[in-house]
Amino acid sequence: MHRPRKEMIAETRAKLIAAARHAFGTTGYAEASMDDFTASAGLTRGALYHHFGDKKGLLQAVIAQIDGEMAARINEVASRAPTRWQHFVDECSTYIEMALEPEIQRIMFRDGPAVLGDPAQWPNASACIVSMTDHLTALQEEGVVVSSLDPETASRLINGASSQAAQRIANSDDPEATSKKVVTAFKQLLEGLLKKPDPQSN
Amino acid sequence: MHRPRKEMIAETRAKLIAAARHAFGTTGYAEASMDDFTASAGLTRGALYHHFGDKKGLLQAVIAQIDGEMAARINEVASRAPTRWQHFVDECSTYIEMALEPEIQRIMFRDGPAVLGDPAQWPNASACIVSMTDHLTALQEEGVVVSSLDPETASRLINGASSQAAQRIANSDDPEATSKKVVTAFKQLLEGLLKKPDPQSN
DNA sequence: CCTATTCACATACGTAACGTATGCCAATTG
DNA sequence: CAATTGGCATACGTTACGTATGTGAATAGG
Repeated sequence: MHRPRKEMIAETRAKLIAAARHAFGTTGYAEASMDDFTASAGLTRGALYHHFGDKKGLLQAVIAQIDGEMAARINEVASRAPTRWQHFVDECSTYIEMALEPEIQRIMFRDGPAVLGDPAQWPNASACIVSMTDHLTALQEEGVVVSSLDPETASRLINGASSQAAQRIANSDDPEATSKKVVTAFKQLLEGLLKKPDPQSN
Repeated sequence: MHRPRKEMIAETRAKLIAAARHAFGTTGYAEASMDDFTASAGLTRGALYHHFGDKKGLLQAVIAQIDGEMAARINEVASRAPTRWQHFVDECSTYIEMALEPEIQRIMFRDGPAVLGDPAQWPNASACIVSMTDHLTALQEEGVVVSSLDPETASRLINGASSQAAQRIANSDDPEATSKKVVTAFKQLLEGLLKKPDPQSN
């Protein structure tokens, strides 16, 4: 056992992040007591302040973790898709699906922005946006998407719409029916990005 | 003086709402101390709890007020516009412009949703959405907009995109340039809603 | 192998803010 | 003019955050 030290530290960090993630995702950031969820991890706030500085710092760490997972899932879906445009649409759909999960919705789309400000300004997060932006750029070069728009800007707008879409489905009485309506409307909006002459996909 | 009573009460409420609105809009909801901003209105938390029940209740009142103002501004712009489609686009632009104001952005798009949940579920707010939805419905009947989508759903999605658009502009180093890019991308998305001349797609 | 130092984490404390319970005074009602 | 309502302030208890300090184990150095 030459490394029990580093391992213990990593484990402590992981436990804190996991406990906080659960608390933030269910109870919500503001209502989550640091005493409570550190205790649920078998620790105290001392460890928390040592590793993350303050409550916000811990939230940042949680967000970074979730963002990494989201990016991984997006990229996995990305790998299989016939056309690049389809690929792009799939990415958006996956994004909406992920946003349906209460934990992601709460932390990434509600409490996160409220506590840390505009997600576009987050240092570590939004790997998904990067991916979407890249694909939009490629689609422009291929002449599939109109060239007049800024890829990252478009990605962010679509992102905002996705988040709304997810919330609408998640809060619906009839998620099935709502999902259909939302996805239809969403894809319709995406059509606006296509160059007119030849809308051949989807 | 048969009404000094009612007037005083209304004035107290108005003062509390105004003070809270300022505090929430600048300091932010979570960081705004009730003791502080009630004192700045020459009152105490006693009045606040009497009229609004709790901090959330006050936030709701503030939101209702802002929402009313936003709806009024939207409707005013609405009154002058050559075509209904242009009217609709103007509405969206106005929405983005309003979202540029820090107070509106902070209260309506960040703290509001974080504290009170999905804006779509707010009882009193979102008069703007109603307006946009109505116009979309009319546009569908006129055959300008594709008939396959649900108007309110579309309005919400556009709303989400608008909020992103505004944040992007507001946080930009170069608001002028960013604004151009964002509005271009935004209008491009809206194009997706239009019925296309050629009958092949959709 | 022994000592010194680092550092991960816990404990203890001060402070600020929220919500409730209570009290008071002015205005309305009869 | 007496009684009562209710608008608002005051006082209090509770909770949660952040800091300052302490401790013990693991590493580093000789």
